[in-house]
Amino acid sequence: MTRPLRADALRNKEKLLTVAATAFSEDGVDVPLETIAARAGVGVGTLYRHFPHRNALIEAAYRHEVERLCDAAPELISSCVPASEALREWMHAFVHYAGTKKGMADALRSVVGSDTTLLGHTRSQIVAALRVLLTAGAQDGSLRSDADPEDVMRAMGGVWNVGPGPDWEDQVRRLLALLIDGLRYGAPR
Amino acid sequence: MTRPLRADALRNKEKLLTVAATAFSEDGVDVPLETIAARAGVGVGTLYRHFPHRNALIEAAYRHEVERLCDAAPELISSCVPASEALREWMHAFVHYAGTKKGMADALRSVVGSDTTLLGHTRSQIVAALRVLLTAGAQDGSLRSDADPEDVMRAMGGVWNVGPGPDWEDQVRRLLALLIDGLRYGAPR
DNA sequence: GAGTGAAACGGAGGAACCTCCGGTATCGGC
DNA sequence: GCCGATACCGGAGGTTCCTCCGTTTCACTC
Repeated sequence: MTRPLRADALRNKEKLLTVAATAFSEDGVDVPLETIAARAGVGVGTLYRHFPHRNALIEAAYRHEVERLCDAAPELISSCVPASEALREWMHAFVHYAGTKKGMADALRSVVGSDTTLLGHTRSQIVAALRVLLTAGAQDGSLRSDADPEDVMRAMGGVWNVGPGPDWEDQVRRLLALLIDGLRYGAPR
Repeated sequence: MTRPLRADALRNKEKLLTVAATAFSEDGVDVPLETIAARAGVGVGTLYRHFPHRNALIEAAYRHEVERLCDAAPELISSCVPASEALREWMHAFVHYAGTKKGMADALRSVVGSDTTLLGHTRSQIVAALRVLLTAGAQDGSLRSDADPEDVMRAMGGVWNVGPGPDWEDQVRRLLALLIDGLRYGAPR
């Protein structure tokens, strides 16, 4: 039903992504979208067609990084025991990464919150990674077995809300601990 | 250090609040701030001085409601046992309310996330209500005693992220359940 | 009640957002 | 190689945002 993108459209989309990625890291996420469009040699209209809102663009620009983080989940399971520790480790890496790339947190928030398929790819990757971790936890008994990865993902979303204060890192750690304790509640061990 | 507001400034501020409250509920939270300023017979500059960003205005407009919710916490403790149930009840009311008054969720998100004193009043009220509930829970043994109300508040923030989908209510319930289980983890009973 | 400095006002203006639609390039079929 | 349908492009333009600073008002003193 969705024909492959036309050649010029594809060119433009990739150019936009390249430009956006460098623009975001160099100038912050507040760069006007018009600037990005201009640098990519493209009109704003084109930009907005491919990426309906700012977050869609940010999300797409950082997609690679998110994939990397999600792919790391299986390794963590083998290197950390019990699986609840792997989960903690993974969540922490994830949040930490999002915290450094400021603006990515906003984008991820909208990814997490949306039910649309628009940002579906990244979203489903995150859910998949969580599912792997939760399943491992259920198997080794360190996590309850009735948790829905989608719920966990949304709960993680609360973490983005911590502002960039001084004890940033500690707050995140405590929040994640609370969440993981919730996931341990009623687990076999 | 902060002198009492000058008489005219106070007048304008209250006029703005009145106008904003009705405007938000009648026209939605997307009403241009310029419109609100105009209706209040005031320049935009004045509006922005009193309320640096949209959320500050929304938050202030809904402050009464938040207060009402926070004040209800003590009653809940006496009518619901154990205290963990009172907590669940309170959180649910809170989230539910914010979910209906759309736009309030955004405002509350920023309240929760900010460490500034700008939105300090509402923020500290919420924290206080949570502290009461947590203390009661620690006393009757239904909640762990080492939880920080600030952390809990931030964790609640994750709940705003659920989009307005069909199973909205269920998702919220599950999320809160997860959070509360985290708070019950390691509690005496 | 006139003077004075501090604080608040207002709105013009520049920047960014996002939509809309006439114009144009692309692709598959002939 | 040409053609028509289809999808894409672009940027003008209408909105909204938010800041900046010259002007006005207030509250306090003498």
